[in-house]
Amino acid sequence: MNKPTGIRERMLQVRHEAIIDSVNRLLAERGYDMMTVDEVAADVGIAKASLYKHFASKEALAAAAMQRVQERALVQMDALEAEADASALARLRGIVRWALQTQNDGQMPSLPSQNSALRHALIADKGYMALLMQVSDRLGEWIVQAQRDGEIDASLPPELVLFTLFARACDPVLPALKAAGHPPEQIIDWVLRTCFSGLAGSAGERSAGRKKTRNAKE
Amino acid sequence: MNKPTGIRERMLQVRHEAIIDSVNRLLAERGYDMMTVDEVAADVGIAKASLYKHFASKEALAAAAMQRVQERALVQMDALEAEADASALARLRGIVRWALQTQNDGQMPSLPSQNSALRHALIADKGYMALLMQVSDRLGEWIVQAQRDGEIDASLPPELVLFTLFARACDPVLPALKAAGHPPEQIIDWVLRTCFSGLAGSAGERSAGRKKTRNAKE
DNA sequence: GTCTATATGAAGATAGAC
DNA sequence: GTCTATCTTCATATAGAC
Repeated sequence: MNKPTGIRERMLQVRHEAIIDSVNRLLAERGYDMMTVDEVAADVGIAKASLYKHFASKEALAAAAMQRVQERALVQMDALEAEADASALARLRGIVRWALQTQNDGQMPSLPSQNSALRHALIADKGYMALLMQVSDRLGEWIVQAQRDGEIDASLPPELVLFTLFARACDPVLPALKAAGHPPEQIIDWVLRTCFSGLAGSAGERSAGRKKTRNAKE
Repeated sequence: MNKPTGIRERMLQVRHEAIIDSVNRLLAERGYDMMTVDEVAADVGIAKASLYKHFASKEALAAAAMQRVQERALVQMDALEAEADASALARLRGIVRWALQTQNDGQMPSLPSQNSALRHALIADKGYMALLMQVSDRLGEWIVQAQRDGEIDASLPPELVLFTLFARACDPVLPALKAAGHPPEQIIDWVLRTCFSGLAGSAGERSAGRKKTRNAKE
């Protein structure tokens, strides 16, 4: 992927990275629809026309940033797998924690929902989809392993678990509680806890799947 | 709020409702940014200029729809409180279930995140904010009660629980799993279950808050 | 209050010189 | 590849007749 080339192309690569940095941050900060190409150009410090020499469209710009997020997730997953004693559940918690910390740093663009204009562009992007599949497959393996170990509820379809983790990666609860004045590390712990253990207390947790909960208080 | 007036003003009210219906559906379907006033006009079946006689701006249009969602939530909460044997937890589950069903029917506009242009308009809207407070306060009471009953983890700040429930009301997991072919009712049950009981299985649930989970497997 | 037609502005994208 | 200046499209909003 990186051919060790001359100094000229090296500088181009650096600028490329600088552009993606800006896009990534603006994407997290403003969202795809609100972000304008003028903003990106201003943030990078070059003219808009120059930007279009590097990327063909606003969509391509965003796709490149989203792609790099996936790449970084993969790097993070490598690191988590390198930890010898980590259970599958611990790895899943680890990657969600990383995502939340990234979001807290203002560098996690929220995944495009059904409506966003970005979505269609992304599913048409081969490179992005390939990376997304890679991330999904590896997470899927962790999930199935965690279910075999009894660490994740085995009656839940892995698909549900996967999408739930994706959703937690850009959880709106984090910015909401930040605005309310809570310290980020504390919030991240809370979100992780509710993600894996739920909101229920001691009385409610074993009866949550049933209609009648009157006998919950022992 | 409704003065029982003549037939002429009655027809206006009906049209008003028809407009909000369209806006509400389009808001759920396309999101605020993607929704255009032209679409709304076409959907209602009147000219765009006529629309602007009813509502001063696109923002006002959306605010009215969001306001009605809150009103309907309050009605739903009345119904849930009317059920004599419902515990606080059952009520919370009930309102989230209602929200998910509403989303499934394509009538739940996703709450505006940090970035959306709609957000600033809404926090400036007295009527919307008053309703939001009313909903939040009543949910807050349910949450505190559920915590007293041991049905919701009492060590979690009620604020966190509240925001978590708001987030679940427009959970992206529902449309994602629908696209994957699962039946909506099944998905809603899963989402409710993971919301209150978490993803963890028997081995993981008691150790989720701790660093070391090696002794989780009995 | 409803319409057709138009004003206004913002944002994605490009032309063409250097 | 970078720039300034411009084109084009489209969406919000309004004029003005009926």
